[in-house]
Amino acid sequence: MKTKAQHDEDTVEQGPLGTRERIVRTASRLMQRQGYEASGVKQISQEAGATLGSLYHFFPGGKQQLAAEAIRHGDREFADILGEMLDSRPDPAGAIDDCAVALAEGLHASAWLDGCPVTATALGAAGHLPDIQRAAAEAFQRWRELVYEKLRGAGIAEDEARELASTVISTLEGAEMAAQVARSEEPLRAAGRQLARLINSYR
Amino acid sequence: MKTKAQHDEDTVEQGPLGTRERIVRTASRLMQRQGYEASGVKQISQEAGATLGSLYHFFPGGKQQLAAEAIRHGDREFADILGEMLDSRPDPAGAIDDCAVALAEGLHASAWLDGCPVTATALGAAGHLPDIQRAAAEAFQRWRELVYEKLRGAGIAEDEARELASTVISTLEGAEMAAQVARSEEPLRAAGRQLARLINSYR
DNA sequence: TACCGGATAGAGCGCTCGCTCTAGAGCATG
DNA sequence: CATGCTCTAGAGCGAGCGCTCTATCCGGTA
Repeated sequence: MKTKAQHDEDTVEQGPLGTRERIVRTASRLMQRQGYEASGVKQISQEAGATLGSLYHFFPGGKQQLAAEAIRHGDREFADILGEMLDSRPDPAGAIDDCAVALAEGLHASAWLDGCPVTATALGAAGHLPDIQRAAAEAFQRWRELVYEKLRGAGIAEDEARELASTVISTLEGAEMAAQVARSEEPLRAAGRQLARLINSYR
Repeated sequence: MKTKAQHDEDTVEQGPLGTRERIVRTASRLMQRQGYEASGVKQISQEAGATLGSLYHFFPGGKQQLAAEAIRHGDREFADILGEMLDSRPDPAGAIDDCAVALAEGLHASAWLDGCPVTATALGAAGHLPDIQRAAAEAFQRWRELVYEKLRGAGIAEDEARELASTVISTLEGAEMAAQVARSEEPLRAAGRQLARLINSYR
């Protein structure tokens, strides 16, 4: 039998994280790539270096609870990146374009596997798993608000900024999906340039 | 035992369509709502009023082949609608806005269940089922070309029209997903207005 | 030392999955 | 009627699903 410390040393990938965190991250990554239905709890626990017992200890709500937490993890992850990119330049148009390029390069680097962590999980479950849908809706809302604040800070009026921020997020999501399916950076790069043009038309 | 004719009379829903066509349409609708993995071949055959034997007779390639044909069906379906809407008005900006509003109303009318028929099927399978991914990529490409021709007809230059058409499709896809998750027409309506503004900025 | 609760471990439950296989129905030919 | 072909019919296969359950390990406390 392994001690806890020995066990942690064996799971090379994710460092000194706790079991619960490893499970959430693994679930998020797997569902991002395969969707909700195709990601089994046994696969998740194995790749996380945990066991089924641990998984159900930390997530008594089962796969559904785990998926909701995985979405919230992806939400925070992308919100951090988006926030950083928006802060790195003063003009919102350039920042959004940078963001699209970064998404394109990241997607390409993952061999077109890692699309939006929320989309793939949420789409298959949107109709009949309310917890998961709610978590996804909250993620989109948070991202919209980040863009909204940036646009407001650049002097765009409330109503226009709200609608524009919503469209920026929708376009990035759609373009990421298009890029993934087409296995090409071009849809995302085009979207970035067009969004920049659209934003600049308000100034 | 039922004769073929008697059997066709019993399947109320889809009229006098052949078995193969009923299976494709049912598969397309189910995968649109539930995704690829969550739609079982038994469920598809039952709801289509067919049997497993019939399904595997017409689709010896199994679920994968069926999914690819379902995507192509959804492709044609949406391409027809898109083509009609683009033809119904001279100005591309207004036509795209109309299209977004129509998508929003259709999505709402289906109780937020019927999103893009291609997206849900393709996303879960994009990584490891090449046939399905290819069919989805071809669908997006066809839709882009429809928009491209409309923009070209309105006098927009080649390079600009290509990038703009790509962004229009990406934005509509992303906004439809956002609307579905948020259970609100607003993301699609906002996207329609912003796309119209973007298109008009080229004239 | 003995004990306790958090965490780990995995065998096994009932069920459904995609798919195969054999049998037969219906219909156009001679 | 006999033959051959397309299509229908559904029982059943092995595998995997989400989840439950009992047994055990471990560090901290008394």
